[in-house]
Amino acid sequence: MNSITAEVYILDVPYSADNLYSYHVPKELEHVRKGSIVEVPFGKGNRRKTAVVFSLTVNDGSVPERELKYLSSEIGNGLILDDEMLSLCTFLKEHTLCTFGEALSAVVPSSAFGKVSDIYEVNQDMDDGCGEKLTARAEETLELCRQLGRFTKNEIVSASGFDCTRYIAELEKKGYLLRTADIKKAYGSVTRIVCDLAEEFKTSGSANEILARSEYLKLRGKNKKKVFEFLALFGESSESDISQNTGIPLPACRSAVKALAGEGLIRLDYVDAYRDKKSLESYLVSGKGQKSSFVLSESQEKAFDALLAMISKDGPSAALLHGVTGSGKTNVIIKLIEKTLEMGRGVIMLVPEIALTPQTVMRFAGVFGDRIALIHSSLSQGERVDAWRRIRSGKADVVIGTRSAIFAPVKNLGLIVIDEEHEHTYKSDSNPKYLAHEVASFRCGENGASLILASATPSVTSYYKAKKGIYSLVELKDRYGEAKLPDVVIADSREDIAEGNLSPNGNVLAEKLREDSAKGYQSILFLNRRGYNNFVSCRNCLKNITCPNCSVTMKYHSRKGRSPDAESETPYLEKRRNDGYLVCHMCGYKAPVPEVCPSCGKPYLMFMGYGTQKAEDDIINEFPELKILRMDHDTTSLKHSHEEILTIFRNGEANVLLGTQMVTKGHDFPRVATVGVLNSDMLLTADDYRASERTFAMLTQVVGRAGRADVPGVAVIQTRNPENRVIKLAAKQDYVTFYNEEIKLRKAVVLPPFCDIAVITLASMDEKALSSAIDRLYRTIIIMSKNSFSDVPITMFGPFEAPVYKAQNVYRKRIILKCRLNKKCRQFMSEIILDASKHANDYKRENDIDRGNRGYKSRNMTTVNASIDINPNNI
DNA sequence: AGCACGCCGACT
DNA sequence: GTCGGCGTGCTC
Repeated sequence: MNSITAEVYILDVPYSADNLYSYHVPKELEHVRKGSIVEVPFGKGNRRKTAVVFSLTVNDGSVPERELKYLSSEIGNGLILDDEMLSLCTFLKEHTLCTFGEALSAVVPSSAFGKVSDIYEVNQDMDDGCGEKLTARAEETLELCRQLGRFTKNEIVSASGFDCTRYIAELEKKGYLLRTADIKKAYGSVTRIVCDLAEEFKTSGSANEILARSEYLKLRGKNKKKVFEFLALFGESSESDISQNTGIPLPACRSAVKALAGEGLIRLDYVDAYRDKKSLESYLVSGKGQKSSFVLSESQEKAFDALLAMISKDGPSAALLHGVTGSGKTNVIIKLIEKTLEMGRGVIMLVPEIALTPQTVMRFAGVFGDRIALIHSSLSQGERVDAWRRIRSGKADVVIGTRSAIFAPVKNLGLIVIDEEHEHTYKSDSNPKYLAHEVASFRCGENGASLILASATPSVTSYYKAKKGIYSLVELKDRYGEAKLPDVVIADSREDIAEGNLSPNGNVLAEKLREDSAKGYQSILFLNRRGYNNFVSCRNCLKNITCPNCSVTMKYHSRKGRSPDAESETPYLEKRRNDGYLVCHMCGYKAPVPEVCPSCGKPYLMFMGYGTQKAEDDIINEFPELKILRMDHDTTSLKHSHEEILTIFRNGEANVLLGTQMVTKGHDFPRVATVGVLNSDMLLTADDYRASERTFAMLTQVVGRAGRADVPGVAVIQTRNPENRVIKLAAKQDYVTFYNEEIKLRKAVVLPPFCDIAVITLASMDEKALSSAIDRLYRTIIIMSKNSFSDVPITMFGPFEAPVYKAQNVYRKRIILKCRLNKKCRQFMSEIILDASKHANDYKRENDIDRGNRGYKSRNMTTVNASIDINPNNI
């Protein structure tokens, strides 16, 4: 008799167990196919697991049958993964060293099919007396089970406070507990609650004054007091932020917040967590007025012809479209997409961030209408599945989206465009840690499609590939229409300092701001750092105040509506204490400014470095007549969206738009004359080898913001290094010279594109366990590279502490490998990561001392976690 | 990673 | 007897 065997990948297993497993296909499941989602029993306890059928084989009896378990059921809601999805998962697993399940979570929206897990229930038939007798602990566990009703293993473990797993097993065996299947469903939209003190308190002065009022003193309930206190100290906050900082669990926090609101002491705002999302419909409406037909300029026409020739050929191909800022790359791309659609093929167009490029999306919406599907991180699970289904069914054949849209199941894929291809957002930094370009190449190969990378400042790696002939290079050298490159002034901020001008905007820029407002123009200021002061330093012991959970300095943030630098009778430190507080940008920990230095006890605290809040404060103090809009993480994360702020600015309701990265993205403001970079030195000091590349791209982009329409534009770059090559070349927008110099450097010291870089990180809450584990790993890598991988050339660096050694109380050390990626090398990396996770906790065995009263869960404290990132964003 | 299983010492 | 800590090895 013939029988069928299914080879499956099981979701939710660790990398070390992520293999193909074989199961018998029972008669009633003979309809399962390659790509079906199934439930399987797994492990000694036959836990329910979700799995994907990767292949099916028919045994004709010639091979002796193995003892196999049987598939339990099919659970995919009819979903069957097609061959391309499966091969994409395999590709990701091999190239980024993630599990098949992690890969699948990127390729298919997680809520497209249900996932099973075990859930326990008390067996009602086992009423008192009839079962076997139980020990005290087992009785206690059973009692807990009765209280919980239906629960997962995790729920009861965290509710019990002791290791109840062994009793759960016992209770199940004796029949007191039943184990059933639970199929998780997708969840819908989310609203967040933003809290703030009621108006009457906000006018009543400093935090101390508020906390001296009777309303607070009379408050009953510990949590309510804590929440009120937190809001008095730190101002407007989201519920989760309050919960995290006060240590009150979220549900308890929620009821405290509700109670306070009921008493009228605080005010609540219900905010859509995805408010940065504009629906496709609204883009379609606002895109209606857009011209769908336009004429290409002569140089655009040339680029178009070259690219059209490429996409018209059979088989995969790739090109780099290098066009200076304002050259109208988008026009060329739109025409190419039209041509691709005419050929009956689908298109994926990647953009760095939808919320920041609404105008680009609007143009596409105007031309392609409802053939478009939008994919980005602010979609709810439901919307994501809807978009995914529309694409899969062929109803949408132009996909516009951020990184994850590269997996869109477009039918008959013919063209992939990656716009602003140098942007770092195209590399994922959580599993699967893929680079969109690589996935794009793979998909183009599979589908015989074309890839176009577009940028004014290509990444050095991409340009190198173009030079090498791996991509064809297409250039657009002229600015479109009448637009001219703006004049660029490099302002030496040392001169301002010499004159005693210590404000973030120097004399040159101050003059420009005045001019612009006088002429009715607008200005944009870019400063790549948020907060007020970057760190707080003690003049006596020279130490900086750092976060208790992370090894980074605490940033000083001003409170809403306060001006720490305004003239005042109040002494410096006291004014700072009243007007602001400290925040850790790593973990979100907040604290009031201490009265004295925490390490030496002297009251000589100095507030150093500046961010967008201080720049705003300084400009307000210097130019009270100007209306300033600040756009950074702090102004956009609570209640306001990027879109709101941009609209206000576009409507001319402010003179100056000041902010971080987000002000530099591709929006056109016709009235903007001056664009200023407040401190470009900050960009240069990044410790990554791509610092120059990023600075060049950043500055070029900012400069390109100026002088787009009929307003004469000027860009001012403030720096203490006016002679710096990168700054000078960016001012001239001379990419090619920049590239030529940079590639020489890269070659000389062997950096990408002349090698690949793998970063292996070990993390643990226990510093000693971490050190021991990383030293062991270091020795293992040496041994492996001498023996089974002697043919894989690598250079090892480290072990080092990670750039931020401690983050949220977890210490991290890393080893960096320079290598050349190929199959054997990836296999080596895989062995390394397997070995690292297998032996990561050997320290406990070697060093079996100090086993004091660490108590239950001590395991989690010493456990070491291993991960790998190939060619990561930050080194 | 879970998980089962089994050993050991402590407590009573 | 019980209880809980800890090591070991496996997952079709």
